[in-house]
Amino acid sequence: MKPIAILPAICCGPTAEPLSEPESEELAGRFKALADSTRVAIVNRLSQADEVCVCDLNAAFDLSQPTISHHLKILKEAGLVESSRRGTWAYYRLVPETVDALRGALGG
Amino acid sequence: MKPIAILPAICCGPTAEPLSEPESEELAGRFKALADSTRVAIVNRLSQADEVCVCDLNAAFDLSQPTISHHLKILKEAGLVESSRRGTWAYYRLVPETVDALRGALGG
DNA sequence: TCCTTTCATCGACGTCTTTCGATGTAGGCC
DNA sequence: GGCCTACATCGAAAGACGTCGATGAAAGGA
Repeated sequence: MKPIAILPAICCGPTAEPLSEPESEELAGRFKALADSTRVAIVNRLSQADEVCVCDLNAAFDLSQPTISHHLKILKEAGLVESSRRGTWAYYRLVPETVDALRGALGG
Repeated sequence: MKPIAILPAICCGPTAEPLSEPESEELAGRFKALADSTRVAIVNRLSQADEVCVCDLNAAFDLSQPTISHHLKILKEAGLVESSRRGTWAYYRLVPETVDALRGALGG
């Protein structure tokens, strides 16, 4: 899945276009990345700062470190999040374009 | 899950509030309803008409009738869709308030 | 160099999902 | 009543998902 893409509108109103099957799958893939309460909470945290250290996320959730890493990978593969390493630490931040595109799919 | 509710914002920008765990779960539950390409396509179809007969949905997808019924049930439980029976036929339509709320969670 | 810290990956386990055929239910028609 | 159609529900099978402990990789300090 491409990190950033203009997503077709899933709905609403008379301007909605019929979705092709690949388009439906791409949209569903993005929504699937948000279909877990931990990932929703991670996105929420990322939205409150420019970037967040993984160490802070590990401390914030009552889950193992591999589990947090797993969720971050899913968000990254969905293009909702990007990361960079500085020294020993990894920092994650939202990709606003992808979030905007998802919102647009719900009828901007 | 309530059919219609004002969902908290998952993101974006400085106005985002920290989500409680129940709020994260409710949001994730709604997104989960859209985390399947068939359900995305169903919502897309519903958005192009006031209401759609289940028989049309059965004809439109290469899936069994019980499978379509199953997806409609999931969308209904998520509050994204509502239905009514007229005679032998069942008609489904979008619940715009829920869709709007989901969009708002992505940063209205 | 060796050890520690930070994060990612691997392998495994239990659970949830998607899908189907079979069956149940309810309405309309003869 | 008897039958057909439209839709929902049930039960089962296959696959996907979330979670963890163990391990791997890379950076920094003593």
